[in-house]
Amino acid sequence: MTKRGVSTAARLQLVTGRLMRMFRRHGAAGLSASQISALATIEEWGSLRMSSLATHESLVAPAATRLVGALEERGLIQRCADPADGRAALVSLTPEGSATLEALRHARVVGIETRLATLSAAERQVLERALPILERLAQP
Amino acid sequence: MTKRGVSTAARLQLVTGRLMRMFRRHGAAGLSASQISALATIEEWGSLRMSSLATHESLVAPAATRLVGALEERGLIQRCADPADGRAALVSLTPEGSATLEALRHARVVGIETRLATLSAAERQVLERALPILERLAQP
DNA sequence: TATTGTTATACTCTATAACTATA
DNA sequence: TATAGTTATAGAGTATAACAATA
Repeated sequence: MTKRGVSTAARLQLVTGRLMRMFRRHGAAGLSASQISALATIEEWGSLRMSSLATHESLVAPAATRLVGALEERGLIQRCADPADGRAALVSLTPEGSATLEALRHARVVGIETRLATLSAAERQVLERALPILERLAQP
Repeated sequence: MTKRGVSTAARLQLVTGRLMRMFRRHGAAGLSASQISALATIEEWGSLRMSSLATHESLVAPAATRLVGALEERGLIQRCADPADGRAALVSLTPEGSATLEALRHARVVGIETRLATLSAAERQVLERALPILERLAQP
């Protein structure tokens, strides 16, 4: 509790939504936020099952199917049969996917970069300390 | 630049998307994130024009119209003609809207509260210091 | 029978374009 | 003519339900 007795959780939810809409407006051409996020998760794990991807992305199975389908069509990821379980599919990045992700990490996020530049060094430091915490909160 | 040379902006975008999807899953019954966010903005300003609301919520005019329409149907906000300009409409909270918002601020956010509880005091402090910065970044 | 993933369908949110009314 | 807002339409993203294949 800090501001007007408003809970941290409530403020976090509000600011998350607003940042999300901002990112959408100045969106990265070509790939949606969900698609980029999925690519990042797949890269992190190397190769993982559809169900794991769904969990990590806070998605339901059919949504993961669709997301992966779109990324596969673009040649950014590939689906392989899991040798250990005939029902399961394993997804992994293609070299193109890996390169795309790396490029995005540097070229992206036009609108927000400008705003970040207006922060003081101290504020920026606070933000960078908070990022790992946020990332942990966002984990499944 | 901190983690693997990845820009703060890129990490912020990723984590924002993931938190957003998490919030949606354990969503607050009844009102969407956008609706709650709009209510909060309207409360902050007391009364404002559709166009201002759209700007502050990073929305385009028709999206604001729809959002306001939904909130009006529920009796949470009201639309009045701007006495100074016959074209403009002013939106403001009804007592119901005000009460709903206040209730949400405390009752909401089931999933994330649990996670926040797992943070150390120091981590929580970093997060609370970062919130105002994030809120500033999310401003129009 | 339980689990993994897909297909079918519907809903929400948001955008662009065209329109109405007032300035 | 320019501005504020609405209506009409389209697209992206995600959910639930029903299904197929494998364990």
